[in-house]
This record gives sequence, structure tokens and C-alpha cells, in this order.
Amino acid sequence: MDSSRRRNVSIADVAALARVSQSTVSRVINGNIPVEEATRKRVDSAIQILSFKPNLLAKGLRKRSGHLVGLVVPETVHHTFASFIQFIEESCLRLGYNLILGNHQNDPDLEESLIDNFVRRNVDGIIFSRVSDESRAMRIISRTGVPAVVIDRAIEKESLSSVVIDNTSAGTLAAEHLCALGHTRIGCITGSMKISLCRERLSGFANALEAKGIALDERWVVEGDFGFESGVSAGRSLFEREQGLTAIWAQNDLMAVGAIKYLMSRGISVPRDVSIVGMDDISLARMITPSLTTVVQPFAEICQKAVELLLRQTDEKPQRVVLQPTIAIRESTRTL
Amino acid sequence: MDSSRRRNVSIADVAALARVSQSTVSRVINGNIPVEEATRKRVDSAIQILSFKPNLLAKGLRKRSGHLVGLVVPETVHHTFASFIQFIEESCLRLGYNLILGNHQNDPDLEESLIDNFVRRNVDGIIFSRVSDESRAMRIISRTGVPAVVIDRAIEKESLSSVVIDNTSAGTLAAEHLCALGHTRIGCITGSMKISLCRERLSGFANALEAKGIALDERWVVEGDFGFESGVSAGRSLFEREQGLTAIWAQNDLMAVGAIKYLMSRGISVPRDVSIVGMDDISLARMITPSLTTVVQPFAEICQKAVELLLRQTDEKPQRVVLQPTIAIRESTRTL
DNA sequence: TTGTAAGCGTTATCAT
DNA sequence: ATGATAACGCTTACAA
Repeated sequence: MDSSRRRNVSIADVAALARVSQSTVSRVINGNIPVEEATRKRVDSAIQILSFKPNLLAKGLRKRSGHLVGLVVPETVHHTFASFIQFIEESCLRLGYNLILGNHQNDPDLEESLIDNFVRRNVDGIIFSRVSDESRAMRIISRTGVPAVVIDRAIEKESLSSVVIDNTSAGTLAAEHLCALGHTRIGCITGSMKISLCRERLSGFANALEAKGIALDERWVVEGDFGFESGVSAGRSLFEREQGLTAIWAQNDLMAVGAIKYLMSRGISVPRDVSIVGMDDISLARMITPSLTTVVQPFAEICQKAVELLLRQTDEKPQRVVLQPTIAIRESTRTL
Repeated sequence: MDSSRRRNVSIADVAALARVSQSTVSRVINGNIPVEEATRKRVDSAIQILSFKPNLLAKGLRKRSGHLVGLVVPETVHHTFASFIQFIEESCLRLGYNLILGNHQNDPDLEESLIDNFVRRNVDGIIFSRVSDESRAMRIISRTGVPAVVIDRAIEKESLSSVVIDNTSAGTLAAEHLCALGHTRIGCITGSMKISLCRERLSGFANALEAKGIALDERWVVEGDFGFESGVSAGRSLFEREQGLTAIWAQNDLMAVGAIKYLMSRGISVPRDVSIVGMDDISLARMITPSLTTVVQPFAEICQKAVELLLRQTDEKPQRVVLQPTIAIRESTRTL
């Protein structure tokens, strides 16, 4: 079967077979403009017979809307991003949009070219999870006027819509859980302090502890980079010299798991000797032993909200949606 | 800045500014047809001035090629699929193609509509990792004549190109490693035996053991479904009654981790009491304690090959590329 | 080397 | 309610 350069069956073929004009076929397909029952039937059956599927490039070109949502992430292997991709694709599909995906590897040039490509495909909007070069991305976005939403990490400038979680509240949740278990010597492994959400998490954590009369000694706070390895090193720097810590909150699960890895390598037992709380609730959290108590991000809602925001975005001013985290208590924490 | 329905700057604008015809502009952009140095300069500067970016829908419509690769996966949260997405996107981008992504959730209807959508976007090819309904997918593919490649799991019919690993050899690798450590009472947790690759892995494993004079008792083989939970149950059914097993190969890492989870909950130590080998080498493998000895799949090469195969595919007959796995030895196995 | 014009497959405007 | 026809923004014969 020679299949290489077959001409697509087009609206014209349908029109010919149904003995109507192309416009009528279009009307039948889109169903917004009235068309007589009899002709509709003829058209419908012609469509069936030819198994006609309207070409989306032509439609997108004409309507200046590709029925396409672009998603930009730094990479896809991290569970967090994989979740975003999953849920965003689902939400898009539900609304009849397809997802076009790009990872910049924290390379601003790559990111720029991705955005460019998306725009050139008449995407109806772009969702960013992490931006490698804020100002540059902003510039392109505002130049082209494509709707955009940032998730997970808020942008400094208020010019873009975003869906984030209440990071202060995340810190509070972790702190209150550990306090309730009777811990008083509590440490924290943060993400990069350049990132505002990490600072927010930390201050929520510190304030909640303080409210219980517990001080967060600054030697007990160590900065990581959200990666597994940085969790290992952070664990080392917290426990190499004995400081009497009995509990740690890591600002994401990967670092929590890294810290656990270090502790176990030292023969320190979790949770008998030290309680660990993570954040994100990636699937890994249930798989390790001990399973990880963690502050859970509502990934599904974040994504759904983001897509809604993106596609409903008439020229209104940018919105910011804030969702609340919860906490899942598992085996890695216990009463002192 | 009113940005909502601005007309895109088009090739016509460039032509006007450079005082040439559209075709000349097109020639300059695509660079295949000779054009005089002077005019090229005028056109180039006009392009700069207007910061013209050719619209990809128009181009794709005209050329009957969206410069787009479709990727169909069952879901994106599993590390395996996340890896595929990552590497395939990279490979595509390197060749100037964008990636459009869809997850069918093992729902054949959804899968069909995804494929349809992709075709309607004039994709240059579709890569499948797992197919939810083989025959149906096949039908659509061959009806539309779009190039397609299956990765990770070979299709029964030889009508499609595929990139797979040598699963027999994977089994051999696992078996030989465990034999070398002196184990003789060795079990296996397989994926679904309906899947041919699982049967291949098992026979490779069994044959290699046999070659060393070791029998694989059929009570020591239990079937899982590649999920974490099934690894837990498989662990249970292998160790609930004492059978004296000292080593296990799980056909993927998730099940291996599940088995470890079960063993630890029973107070059985890995690797002191039981050695465990996984397969895939997902990032999790290095993160758990003990880190997991595992048969590693060359994800990056698989994806690169798949994209190459897909895009180089002239109307030749379907090809099958087989890649070799290796083994990474870590903490979860030790000499008996 | 360059320009003209047709075509890719839709939708939208304007008649009828 | 339906049909012609001009866009949408590009490539590609065919001419010049």
C-alpha cells in the first residue's frame, strides 16, 4: 500500500460527495451555525464514508489558535515535573487541547527557542514550571502576547498569572507536626535561598516553631539545591558533629531521602534516632523504608487550575491562585 | 500594550520592507536555492528589523509536515516513561522537531483519539512506548501511513519498526551476577507473563542459571505487574513460607524496591540475608538504602535510535534495532 | 537570480 | 439556509 504522500481527504472532498459547499460542511462540523436537517445528514454520512478528519494545522492557521498548550520544564525525569506533565496533559485533553512539551536544561537560549517555537505554532498559551531566565522569558511572552501561567514557583514580577501553594503554610505544617511529637532540637534542609519559595517555607517553619517556644538555631539550617545528593551532604553537615538534633524537615522529598541515606550509612536510625519530614509526596515517599512523612503538594489541582487560568484568560490582569498543602504522616517520624 | 489579536508579522511584511518578492524571502530563509548576496543582506536585515519568525502551522500545512514528533505513553509519572519523554524530546529538538505528547491511560479510545490528533497535525512520525490496543493502533497507523516506531516493548506484528533491548541478555546478566556471588537458591519476580519481553527475560535468566547447573524452581518464580505494590506482594509470597531463597531478580526496579520494602518490614536484611537485583536503573535505585544492583537499560540510546529511525524512515521495510543492557553492581547484592 | 501565482485545508465575510 | 470567495502564512512550479 503506497502510503507516503497520499493527499489528505479534505473538506472539499466531503463537500463534493455531499453535493454542498465547503462552508456548509464547515458549519456542520462546527455546529454553531444552523443548517438544515437533511443536508446535515448528507454531510455527516459523507464525513463517515470518507472518514474525514479536519486538518488541525489549517484550522489553527486560519483561527490563529493551534488548539495547543505549550509546557516548558527544565527536565522531565524528576518526579515533580513528570507529575506536572501528566496532570497538565490530562487537563488539556479534557478541554480538547493537545500538549506540546519542551525541556530547557536551565539553558536560557534553549528556553527562548522553545518559547519561540511554541509561539510560531500558534499555541493558545504556555505554562512554565521553573523559568531559567525570568526577564528574558518575560520579554518574549509580553512581546508576543501569548497567555502564560507559571506554576510551582512564583515569578517576581506580578505581570504573569501563577498557581502556587502556600509555602509559609507548608513550613507551618512541618513544624507543628514535629512539635506535636515532642521534638525541640529541629533542623531544616532548605532549597536554594535565592528562591523565594524556599525562604517562605523556612520562615513559615521558623515562625511556627517560635510560636511553640522553640528556637531554630541557624547552625541547624543548611542549604541544599533540591537534589538527592545535596540532601546527602546536608545530612552530613548536620550530623557529622554531634549537635543533638532529633528531627529534620527537608524542603523536598529528594533531599529528605538523601538525608535518610546519609543517616543510615552512619548507622543512625530513622525514625528511632531522628525523625524526618519531606515535602512534595513523590511516589518514592511510600516506597522507601521507612516510608516518608511529608508535606504534600496538590499537584493535580495545581495543574488543573493552571490550565483553566491559561485558557480562560481573557485580557484581564494576571491572577494568582494559592493552594493549600497538607501533610501525610508515615513512618519516618515518631514521638521523641 | 494591546497584545491580544495583533496580526503576526508575515513573510509578506518582510518582502515589502526588503523590496523583494515573498519567494525570495522564502529562499533566503530556507537557504537551499541560490540568491544574490546583496538581496540576501536586505532580506536578512528586514527579518531582523521585524524580528520575523516564520509561522510553523503555515509551513507545516504547505509542506505536509508539521516538523513535529508525537509521543504516546500510558502515563508520565513512572520513571521509565519520564526518561523516554526526556530523551526523545532532546533528540527531536536536536533535529529541529518539537514534541507533542499524549498519555492514554491504557484506554484504547483515548489512545486512538491521540493518534488521530497527531495525524491531523501532520506529525512526521509517532513513537509509541507501550500500546494499549495493538491491532487498533496498527490499523490507524497503516491507514494514515505515518511513520511509527515502538520502543521498549516490541510489537507482535513485524509491520512496525522498533527499538528494544535484548531481554534474554538482561536475564543472563542478572543470573550470572548472582551465580558469581555463589547463590544457588534464586527466585524471580516477573512482569506480566502475557508480555513477551517478560517471558524473554525469564528464559534468559533460567537458561543462564541452568548453564551453571542451577535449577529455577517454579515455586520461586512469581508474577507481578511491574508496579511497586506487586513487588511487595511478590516478596510476601516468596518469603512468607520459608523456602531458603538467598537471592531474587525482579524484572524491574519498582518491583525490586517493593520486594525490599517487604523484606525489611519482616526484618529480613538486604543484602545480608537476601540479595536483590532489579532492572531499569531508575534514579530511585541509587537513592534507597541499600542502593540497588540492577540491569541497566540504555534509555538515552533507545530514544535517540528511535527518533533517528523514525525520521530517516523512507518507505523502506520496518527495522528492528536491538540494544544491549549492562549491569550496575551496588549494595543490594553480596556474596553468599 | 528573481517574480507571479497556485495551492496546502480550513474559517469567515458577504451575498443570495 | 446555503454558496462564493477571500483570507490565514507559507512553499513551489513556472515564467521571465
